[in-house]
Amino acid sequence: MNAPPTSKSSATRNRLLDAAEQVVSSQGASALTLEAVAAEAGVSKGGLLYHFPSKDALASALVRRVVDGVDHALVTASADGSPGAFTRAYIQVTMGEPGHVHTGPDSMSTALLGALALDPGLLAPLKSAYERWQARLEADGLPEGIATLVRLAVDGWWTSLVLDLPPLSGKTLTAVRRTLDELARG
Amino acid sequence: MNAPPTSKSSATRNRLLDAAEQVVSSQGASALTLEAVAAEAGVSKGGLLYHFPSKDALASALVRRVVDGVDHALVTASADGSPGAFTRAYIQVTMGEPGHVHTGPDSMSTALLGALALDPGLLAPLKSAYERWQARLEADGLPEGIATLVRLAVDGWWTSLVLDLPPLSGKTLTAVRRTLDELARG
DNA sequence: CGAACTGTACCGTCCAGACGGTACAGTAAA
DNA sequence: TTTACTGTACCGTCTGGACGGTACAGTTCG
Repeated sequence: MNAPPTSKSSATRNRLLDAAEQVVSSQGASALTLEAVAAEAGVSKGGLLYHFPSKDALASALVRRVVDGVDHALVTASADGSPGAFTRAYIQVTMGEPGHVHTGPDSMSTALLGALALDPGLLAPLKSAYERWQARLEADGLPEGIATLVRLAVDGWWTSLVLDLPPLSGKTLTAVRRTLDELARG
Repeated sequence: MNAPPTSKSSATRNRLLDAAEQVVSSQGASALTLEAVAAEAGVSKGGLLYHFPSKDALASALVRRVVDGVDHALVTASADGSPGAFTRAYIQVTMGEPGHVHTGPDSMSTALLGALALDPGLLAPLKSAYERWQARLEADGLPEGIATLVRLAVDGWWTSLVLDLPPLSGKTLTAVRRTLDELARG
């Protein structure tokens, strides 16, 4: 459907997507204009439109790249099939290593934010991803509701990052992280 | 700071805020224009600008009304000072009654969404509110991290509503809700 | 009482600027 | 020659906001 991803092309393409995320996270979703993205990526507006023929196409690619990335990370992190493995992977992929959690909005957050501001319909790929993830969580061998509870808490965590809410204290954060891991222990 | 709330004025003011929420929730944050809001409220654009001299003022009032509402609900719902009382109030205010939880985006969600899309700076009142809430949660007499875990899960819940992610099954939802209540039991 | 005046609550119009998108000519490299 | 752009010029539309005007309920004052 899109141009074939030759190596140079795909490099610029990714630079453009990176730039879009950068713009959203530093200036807010309403600053996501074609010109701003092109400037941030060091590409002309025409060049941007060569890769993404419309703003929607850009935002849509943003969402798709994020979902694919998380999907891939989840697959590799949950290779071991023991009870709770997928739930633990969900925690780890979103929050990072215990004792070294993310502290700023990641690309997931900002990308989704931009897409959401533009057109809620662009979140369709995310929705179907969540459908898959939720199904796997519920079949993860944990007591009913536990995996979902963990998912919601983790989602609440990155929401807090996106909204740039006051950070949790290190003590609280480690306590939360520990409890989450315990809940996800099969 | 504003005009005295004569009965008619404040009624229209609230209608305008309701309309703004309605626009965001039905057409997305990018559709939040002065004209759209005025039309939805059955008021002329000039009339809208009489109450809110700028778009920022409108969005800011939106956020403030939401925060005040939640704040008030939290105070009344956590009157009893037993351990976990505030945490239980947080659950109840956000998710609603057990067995009758919210299923669509509430005004909190949509209002914040609109503000966020417009200018992240407008979320300042929300941030300071979260600072207060978090402090009270941590001093709620529950084991370390539990109240925060509950908060994050609840936040994740309404995030899921805002993004319109696939709904959880009734079974899962009640299990989650039950576990939350258990965690918040002093 | 009633005329004069005041403040509130709008309405309708207009405009500069921003934005998405198009068109097209040119270029550098593989 | 094709691919992958750059750069410029431009168009139509939408939007925030400014502005002038209107209706009318109160209040003040002679």
